[in-house]
Amino acid sequence: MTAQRRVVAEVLDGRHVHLTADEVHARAVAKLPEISRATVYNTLGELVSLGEVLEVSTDKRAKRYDPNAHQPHHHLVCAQCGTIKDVHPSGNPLADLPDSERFGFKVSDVEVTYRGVCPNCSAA
Amino acid sequence: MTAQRRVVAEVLDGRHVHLTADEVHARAVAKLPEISRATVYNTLGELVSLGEVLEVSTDKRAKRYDPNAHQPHHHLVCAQCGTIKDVHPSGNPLADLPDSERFGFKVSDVEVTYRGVCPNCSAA
DNA sequence: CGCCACCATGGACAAAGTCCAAGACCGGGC
DNA sequence: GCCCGGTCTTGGACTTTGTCCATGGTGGCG
Repeated sequence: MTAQRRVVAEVLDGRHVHLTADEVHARAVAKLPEISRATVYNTLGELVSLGEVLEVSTDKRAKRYDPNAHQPHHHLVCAQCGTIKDVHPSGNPLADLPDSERFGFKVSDVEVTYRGVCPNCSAA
Repeated sequence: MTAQRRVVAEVLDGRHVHLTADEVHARAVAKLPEISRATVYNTLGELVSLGEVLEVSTDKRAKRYDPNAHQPHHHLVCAQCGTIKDVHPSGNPLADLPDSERFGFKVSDVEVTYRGVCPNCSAA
């Protein structure tokens, strides 16, 4: 656990938002100016492997990192401003996929993304 | 409707696979060698706006284009080889999102991605 | 004290996509 | 038939996002 990794962990910790790798880097630099992009990417990759952080790809521009890895949840995205909210739908989408639609896959995970327009953007 | 657009539409038409923009470009070039990348991107963008084609982002590397836009469906992705299958779960995930979890959003769409391992990869 | 393994660094590189200025093409009006 | 205006395509430069690699430093251990 080096100084650099601590900083990356601190950036994600607590603030329950969904940062891009670049944003993580920007905030890490604010705390530890000489940290490099490569290190941030390395560390994020390790956190993902450890299951401490989730990679989310709600848009195709950049990966986002979700510190809320320990509770299963899904995402609600504003189509206009890109805001992301965590949501907890009732029901289990995994159960909605009948065997006949599994094509022999071992299905292990589901990712649900709701899209819509947030109050802010629909007001504007 | 120019020659270039016809070619892009032809590439997507019929073959029910999920091509990346680059693959679309490669196949378009085979039919019309002087077509440029910019044109393919433009045309794909228009097809998406028209609702003729869907953008799918199952991995974060590249957008994929799904010609099966007129029938709602979701995707089953192999975590190892990236194969994509269309699936049709029972149930409606939109209905599973209670008002209390909508944060005032106008929710209009849901995208469900199942992840797993395909028979081929799990055999290997 | 010296060595070794690991890690961070920065810069180059790669992939995917966007933007822009210039030219081709097409249809309409004269 | 010819010019005009607009629209589309083109090619290339540029940006963004991410990965790779060689180098150098640091800490622990014998």
